[in-house]
Amino acid sequence: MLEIHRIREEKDQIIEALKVRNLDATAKIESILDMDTKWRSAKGELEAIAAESNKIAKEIGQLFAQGKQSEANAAKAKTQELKESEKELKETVNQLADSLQQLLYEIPNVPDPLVPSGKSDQDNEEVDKGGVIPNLGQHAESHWDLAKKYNLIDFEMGVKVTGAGFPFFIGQGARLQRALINYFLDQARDAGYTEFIPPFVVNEASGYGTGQLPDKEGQMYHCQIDDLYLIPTAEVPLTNMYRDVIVNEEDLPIKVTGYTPCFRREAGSYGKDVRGLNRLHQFDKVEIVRVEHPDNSYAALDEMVSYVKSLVENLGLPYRILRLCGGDLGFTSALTYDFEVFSAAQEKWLEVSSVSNFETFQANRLKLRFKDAENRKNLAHTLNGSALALPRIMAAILENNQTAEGIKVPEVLVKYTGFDMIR
RNA sequence: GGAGAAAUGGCAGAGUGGUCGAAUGCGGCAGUCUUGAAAACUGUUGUACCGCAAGGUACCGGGGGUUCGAAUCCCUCUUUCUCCGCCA
Repeated sequence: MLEIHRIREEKDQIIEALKVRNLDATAKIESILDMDTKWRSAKGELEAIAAESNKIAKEIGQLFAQGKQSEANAAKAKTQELKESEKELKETVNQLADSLQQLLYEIPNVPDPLVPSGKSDQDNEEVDKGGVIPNLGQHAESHWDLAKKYNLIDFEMGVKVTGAGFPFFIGQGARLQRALINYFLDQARDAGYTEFIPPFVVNEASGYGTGQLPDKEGQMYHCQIDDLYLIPTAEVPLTNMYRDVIVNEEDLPIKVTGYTPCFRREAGSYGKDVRGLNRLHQFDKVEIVRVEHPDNSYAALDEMVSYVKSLVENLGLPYRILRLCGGDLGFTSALTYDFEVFSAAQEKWLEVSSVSNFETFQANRLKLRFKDAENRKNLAHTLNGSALALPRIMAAILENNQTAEGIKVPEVLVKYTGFDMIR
């Protein structure tokens, strides 16, 4: 959520910057400012009336104390009218505040100047790439065929027990998955991130805090009886730890990591993109989250990008790094880098990580602030990144590393799997 | 799940209808004293919003209500503790 002060002061720049998202926010911004003006003036009136009736109430108290009953009762009658208009005005003020809040929720984050314009993922800007795409020859098998051949993943069993998009991992498949989790967590720890195992369900306030609500209502699984949401990413619980928190400046940066399963309804996704491991309703991910000083957040973003790069390089996967264009940029993000790995049998690039700087957009909703040297409270910056999302990594490993003898396990994982070849 | 108790400022802890944004203690900050430190003493010390300012408003777990007036009374929700039941 953008800060209302900022909208007041930088209206034109914000409207201009939002055009990179192919969004003309002029009307919305205007009505926000209009609503804001009305709200402030109504609130001013309300407070004047409240001040008046507070004053009278105090006087009545004194009159009673002095035993002047009749005068006190006369004063009481005087407040009737005030009470009426106070009630009415309060209603108006609350309504204006609600509408203002609703409108503010609808404005996405202002893109960083680096964000290229563009309509879709076609227009994302490749900023880096590495690794070697293997030449598999004509007998290359897709990961879903390999998963069946080596009995690593059972998609049909998942359909039977739960539904499409909830596979079972089996034997060496399950162990490879667990190895990846442990490898990613150990790497994150070595990079200075503190490990957490957070709750896998969150309340509504947390959904609002990181911006999944109200924007992505319907993409999360919702347990209605308890009004709790299954997390779509560890970002939600990890970042919401800092909701309503004021940290000391010297405690920054805060660097945390956590492994969680992630649950996504993926309403509206059909077709070939959902084949095999490409898109699941439940998947595993290790996430890294940072709370940063505003002066430092872009350096932190770069650091996170090079950290994630080291992971895909260590796994020996061909990758490319994309700077998301305005059309593809997430609602809450100011600047996002996506990582894709090449899955050589499908001959497709698969997104495995998304690293973003949210600047104060989340912090404003979270009321996450830091206290500076002058004891002033300022909104902090939040960032997060996948490091990494597992299923597509597994897909790429299975496909790219297939040989006539079996599937080669990446060297860095061998000490975690306990085997170097899937046969 | 059942019965009971509780939730107050950074912490502890008073406050059961009026001058309470809230006693007191601890902690924090500033000063006096001291070669320095400690101790002692003095002062100061919540947050948010509106306003150029003066000032005003709101906040005693959340929401609603009664009242001229609520930390205090009523309703409701949440959380914590104690006991009982159930359970990995």
